[in-house]
Amino acid sequence: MDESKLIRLFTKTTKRMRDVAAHLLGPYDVRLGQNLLLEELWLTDGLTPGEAATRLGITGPTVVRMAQRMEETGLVTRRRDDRDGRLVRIYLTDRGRQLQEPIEVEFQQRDVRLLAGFSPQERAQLAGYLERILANLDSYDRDRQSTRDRAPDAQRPNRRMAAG
Amino acid sequence: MDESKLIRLFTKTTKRMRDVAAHLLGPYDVRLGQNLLLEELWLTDGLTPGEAATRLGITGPTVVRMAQRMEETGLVTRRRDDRDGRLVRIYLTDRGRQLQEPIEVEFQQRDVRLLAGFSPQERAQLAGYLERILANLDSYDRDRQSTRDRAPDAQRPNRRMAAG
DNA sequence: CACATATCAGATTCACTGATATTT
DNA sequence: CAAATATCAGTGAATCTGATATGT
Repeated sequence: MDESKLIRLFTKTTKRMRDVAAHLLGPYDVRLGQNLLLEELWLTDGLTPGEAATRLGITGPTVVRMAQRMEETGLVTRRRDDRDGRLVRIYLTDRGRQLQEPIEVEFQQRDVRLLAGFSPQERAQLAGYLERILANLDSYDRDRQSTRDRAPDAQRPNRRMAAG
Repeated sequence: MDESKLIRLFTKTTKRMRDVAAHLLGPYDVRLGQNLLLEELWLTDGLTPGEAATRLGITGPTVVRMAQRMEETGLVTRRRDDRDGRLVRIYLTDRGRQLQEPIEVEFQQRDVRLLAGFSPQERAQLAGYLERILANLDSYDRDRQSTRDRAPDAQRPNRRMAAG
């Protein structure tokens, strides 16, 4: 099969998954990117915006904004770090914490549905393919970066913030 | 492998692909969703907003807006249909048409890189997996729709416009 | 003073829903 | 008049880049 067609298939699958996810999250007043930040906080409460940005692969300001909106909807609170006054830490509220279970259940159910009919071997194979694509993407990125003369991004503070 | 982990892997791969695509398109002044509309027009010039919306799986107003922006950047023009005055048709400009080749080449190169090391058999297998996920998504959607009492969407005009 | 970090300001874009206008 | 279609208005959110403020 031709590469482009395969990737287009990939993209289409992706969009459909996103749409489903948006509908699952809607009733909880959680927006599409926000679930990802929530997931990071469920793993590690009290992340700084910089840390979260690095983990999510987005910029610092994007996390700041998102966290502000999520503070308004009561999902998180933000507090200055006691030891290092430059840092802010994002903490789950009770509501944010309590959402973990139902949201994970919903997603789990969705995922089971999505992969219905896949044998363990097939799952492992699919996972392997994805890992390989990801690895290819990494080498692709590296090539593109070293191609760009003087990669002006490298040590700029906002552009992919370095984690604290 | 656990379903959720697999899906998370999927999501991550997706995001990386999107980022790459955005960087490829940037130099041509084409935004991320716009390439999809362009692709449809390269196939079928003169689509109406409604037709495009159906094909892309987005709402009519979203297409209208996007087409307006693309008109400003000189990618398309829009003209009322002669026979049916309710319709508008979106046509590629010369520039929009000329972009087909370079953009397709860039994407083609990217796709080759992404799938480097995949044998024809593996590609076919991956494609098959994606088709199966897509099919699972379809049945999932159908379930969710029939679950929602009185699915208020069904015959509303904007919400997933019916193609002309 | 330099560096790190967060935040603000400003701009685009996508995408949705709910009117409204126009044509058939 | 009803149906189809496009469009407008308004909203919310994700992102980005480029300042700016503050603390170490």
